[in-house]
Amino acid sequence: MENQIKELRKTAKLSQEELARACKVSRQTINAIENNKYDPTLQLAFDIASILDSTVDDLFVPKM
Amino acid sequence: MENQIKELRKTAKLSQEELARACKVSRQTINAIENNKYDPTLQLAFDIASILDSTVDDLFVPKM
DNA sequence: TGAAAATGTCAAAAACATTTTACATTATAA
DNA sequence: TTATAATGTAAAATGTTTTTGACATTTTCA
Repeated sequence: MENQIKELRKTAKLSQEELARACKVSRQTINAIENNKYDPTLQLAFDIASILDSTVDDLFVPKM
Repeated sequence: MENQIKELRKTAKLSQEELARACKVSRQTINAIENNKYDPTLQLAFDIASILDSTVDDLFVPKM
């Protein structure tokens, strides 16, 4: 599943570390998700969307 | 995390088994998610939302 | 250029999601 | 009432996400 995290994070002028801290996950988790190593849990998806002032449906592009 | 799956599923007149088959997961998975035993993966959340003609953001109510 | 910040990556372990099988309970309808 | 469908639940096994710690590479900027 693709996502727009990197783009929105840069727009928000946050580093991976800052976004991670805001979501209470590790920097490596944010990095892995941005680079499509795996998908976040649903709760984390909501947390990231909220911090980036977006929505889960806008931030993630599911596989059809 | 709460969700509205049971309500929308009934509106769509689907059994847990039918929804499960449409999502390609087991009936127990749908049952567990409806009863808040655990949250679905992000991909499954999108699949359920799509089949129930809804969105992830409408179907799930994240913990704040 | 060179130092510091940011990002990428790996491995092992912990935490969480899903499946399968099986059985119990509840709801529906003939 | 009785059969059937639907739902709830549990344990064990498997697969996926996240953490931590560590180190390498790339980017930024003074």
